[in-house]
Amino acid sequence: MKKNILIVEDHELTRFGLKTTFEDVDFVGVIYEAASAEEALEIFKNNSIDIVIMDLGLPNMNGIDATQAIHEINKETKIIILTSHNDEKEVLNSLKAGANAYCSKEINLQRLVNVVQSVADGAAWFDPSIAHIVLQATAKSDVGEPNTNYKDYDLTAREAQILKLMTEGYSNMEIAQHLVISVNTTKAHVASILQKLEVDDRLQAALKALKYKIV
Amino acid sequence: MKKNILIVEDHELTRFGLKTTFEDVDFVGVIYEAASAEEALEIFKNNSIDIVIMDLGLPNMNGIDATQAIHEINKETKIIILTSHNDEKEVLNSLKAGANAYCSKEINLQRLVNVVQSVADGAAWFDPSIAHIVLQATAKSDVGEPNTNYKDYDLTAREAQILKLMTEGYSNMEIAQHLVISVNTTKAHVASILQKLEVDDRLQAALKALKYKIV
DNA sequence: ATAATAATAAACTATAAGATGTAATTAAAT
DNA sequence: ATTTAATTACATCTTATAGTTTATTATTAT
Repeated sequence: MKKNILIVEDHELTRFGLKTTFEDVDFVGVIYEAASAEEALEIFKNNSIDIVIMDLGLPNMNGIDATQAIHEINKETKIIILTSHNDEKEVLNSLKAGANAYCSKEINLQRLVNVVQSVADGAAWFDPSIAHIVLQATAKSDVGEPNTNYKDYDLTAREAQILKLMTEGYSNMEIAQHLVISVNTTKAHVASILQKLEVDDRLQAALKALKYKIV
Repeated sequence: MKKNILIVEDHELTRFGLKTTFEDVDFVGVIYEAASAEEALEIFKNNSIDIVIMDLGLPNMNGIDATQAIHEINKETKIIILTSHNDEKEVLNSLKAGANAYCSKEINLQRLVNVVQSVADGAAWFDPSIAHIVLQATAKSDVGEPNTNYKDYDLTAREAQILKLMTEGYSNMEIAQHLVISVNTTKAHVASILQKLEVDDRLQAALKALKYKIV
């Protein structure tokens, strides 16, 4: 199964280097070249392309927008960012846009070929210069902790409902109107919530609710 | 610069296969072997190890805990998870624990060698079977929006400081004590904060501060 | 110098919040 | 069928907590 590659890179020299590198690789089929994002989209729409190697610093439409556009057309296409930019924002925005790998231009060519091949198979790869950004971002991702860590404070349905509204910043009056009950009732519920959550006031209740993903 | 590798794997067969694979690789120095997490930690503490290849399904202490323990001892050590588990929780918890790469045991040996080498250089690599988990997690990561999207409400340093304390659920009295100023002063600052954030009360202020990552 | 901004504070007000007790309604248990 | 417990609901009360306003001093910029 040969893979067709689209190289998006405005500098002819680099483009030529890339093309030459991949020409001799056995898993590579047709190699397309684009010097701008616009050209890349045109080529992408009219050909069957498996892998895109994308520079970020392009004239007019930038590489991140191009990545997003391509990703929206075909989510199966693997997009490899190849750039010298390496700040956190660029990296994460690329990934948000749909990139599967992020390479520095300093990369060794043989390694680049390996990366392209494994990314074509579905892997994700991140350059040493930015790997920490990705690792930190995933480490921060909130899986496993939603609620499970702490007790769920057996609130009644109504209490949970009111707590939810509290986390949205509503006053007792507003909550009462929302639920079409008296303010007094709302207050009673709130009092009960405060007790159950073992906090002093509604602010702390709301914060705790958000922190532990109650509601 | 040769790299020393520690293989942590309870099945002798797999361990032997790994060892044999890496024995002939030129960037590899000494290869250590452990059949359990406990043994691995023992070896790790007493030797200079650059790369750990870690199985997740170990007896007693599991691979994730072992990863965490090793990472805490030396954050420079690169840890490659090699496993057949591939559910989201395992993957993300591994990365939280400090892993740098995640491989399936179905991986082609030559590719594994490439992965180990590039991870040794600082790269991050994720197997096709779980790459989407990592990519989604990073895509969700909230970078780019912290503050930048919205105005930063030019709070003064003091105001920001007080807002921070508000987001931790402190009352005006408590804030005053913390900062060793009068409650009245605190109130004045709070009033100013409410105005600048265009909200009605401290609850809303705290919520907004958290949402937009002010403070 | 002068103006503007920030930090501090006191006095004032009020209302919104929270505490407490109780009644009506529903569900579970015997 | 009857009791018990739990949930929802409401009113009254009190106060202290929050927020407003105005003012003084200190710092910084023009």
